[in-house]
Amino acid sequence: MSKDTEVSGAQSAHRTLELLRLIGTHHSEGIRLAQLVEFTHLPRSTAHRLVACLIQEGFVERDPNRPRYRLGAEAFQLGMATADGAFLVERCRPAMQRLARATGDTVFLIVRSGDYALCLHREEGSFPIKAFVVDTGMRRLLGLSAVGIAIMATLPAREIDAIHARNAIAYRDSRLTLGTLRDIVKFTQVHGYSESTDSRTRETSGVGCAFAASASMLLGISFAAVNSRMTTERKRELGRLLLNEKSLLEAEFTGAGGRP
Amino acid sequence: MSKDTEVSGAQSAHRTLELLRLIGTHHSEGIRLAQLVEFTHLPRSTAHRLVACLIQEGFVERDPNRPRYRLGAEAFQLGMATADGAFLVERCRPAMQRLARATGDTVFLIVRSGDYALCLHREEGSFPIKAFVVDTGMRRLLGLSAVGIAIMATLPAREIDAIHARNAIAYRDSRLTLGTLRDIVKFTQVHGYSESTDSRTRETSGVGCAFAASASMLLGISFAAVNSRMTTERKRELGRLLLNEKSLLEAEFTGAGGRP
DNA sequence: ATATTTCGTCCATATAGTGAGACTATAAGC
DNA sequence: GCTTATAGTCTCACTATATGGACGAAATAT
Repeated sequence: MSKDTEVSGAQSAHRTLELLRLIGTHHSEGIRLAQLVEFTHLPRSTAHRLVACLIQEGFVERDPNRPRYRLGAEAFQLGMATADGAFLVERCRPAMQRLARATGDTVFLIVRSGDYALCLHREEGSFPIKAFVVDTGMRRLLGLSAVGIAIMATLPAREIDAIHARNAIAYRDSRLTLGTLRDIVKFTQVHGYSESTDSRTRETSGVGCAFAASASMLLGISFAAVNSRMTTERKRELGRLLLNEKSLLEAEFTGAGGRP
Repeated sequence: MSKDTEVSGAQSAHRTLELLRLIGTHHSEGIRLAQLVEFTHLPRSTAHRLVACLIQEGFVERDPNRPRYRLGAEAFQLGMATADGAFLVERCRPAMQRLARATGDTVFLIVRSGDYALCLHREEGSFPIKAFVVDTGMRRLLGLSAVGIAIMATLPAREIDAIHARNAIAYRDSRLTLGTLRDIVKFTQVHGYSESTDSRTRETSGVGCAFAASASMLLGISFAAVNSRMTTERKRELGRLLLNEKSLLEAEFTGAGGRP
């Protein structure tokens, strides 16, 4: 239930994994030893020793030219092994099926991947007009879909700004100014769920929410349907259903992992 | 140059990562504590403690019903960060460009992903008739392409059989019997490179090779071209070029990772 | 259901990891 | 090119961590 309850007798394992995660979250730019020390509060010599081990094991590599660390081949292999996210789908499917059955609409499972939202799974509803807004395996820029907004709403303000800046062109094409983005993010933070209409696929609307499934993973679930099914009233109802399942999933992810 | 030179003062980091890698290579079926002990030769209690830490950190999870371990959310996140394999492409591109320039044909960078070969990058040759047999991001079953064969040729015989068995239907559709597969694998093991013709895209042929880029990663590079450019003579020449670059890459991957 | 294997947990003790600091080598800034 | 700031290396007293045997609790097998 708490964050800093370490498994006793595994200090260096804990530290090693902490470093690995940290290097992972800075993979694209690379991270320096000084920053690792700053974030982990480890003594420099210890951080360096552990990073040396991570390198030797192939999980991390050093930029050939400059002292920057990033993930290596073994980390990539872990990704290959889990690439389809089947273990996530497995856990979330019951909730998704409940939602799809209760509403008749299509339900999506989304994971944050950098500046993008990646669709891991789609659970069809029974309503004959299906809104297959995204397909399993597709990526969409954060903020351009209901879940994309919900995911952003969990991030600190300066990160939202950074994402908007990095993808300025794409947002301009979608006519999404930083101001508007901040507004819809605000709405999401207040209500707990996000709404979007016509953000990409015409004639469809979405309702989504997001939550932290682990220290560095943001998951989202959302509904999509044709506009005619998405009255203000109904969107509120769908939001309520999402929030309910979200809290169940949140508990399962943070609580579980382990012990019988 | 040696395999068991540990970074001094990082025994448990080393062990933790060894366990993580091992759990990763058995992600789909899940792995038991006893097997972890068997492979790592760690004392049971130590292995158990380290796995508990991996679980607590979210890199590993325990099957809710049975005592089997598999990768968890944090491992998945490492994969997200490295998903495009840009760091691999970056390293291999010089070699790929040399090959493409020298021959005019298209060169592919492939990584093994379970029973599949995943294309990470494609370097175009100058010859006007391009053979874009696969696209970046596409997966093809091992054994059904030149690199796919080359990758299999690096695996132990029983694993080849297992892959053939697991994908019996697909191989039947491609009219590839276990006997034929063994033969072309044998050819590859003898010559160091593999050849394939018409295995999927009509009128094209390929020449490929594969090597271990880290403890658990197999990389492949290959040529593809229209049959008219692929005489027996020329395939031999392309194979020779591949083997040359392969040894350079092998050295870079196993040697590097670190120290200035 | 019962037997048998494996898992998860607990210790006292031997062992391996830690961290401070001093120093050199290597990048980054000017 | 020179200067300053990091990164990388070493050593050693101190201490956190690994060990392995034993036991109850689960999980499989019979």
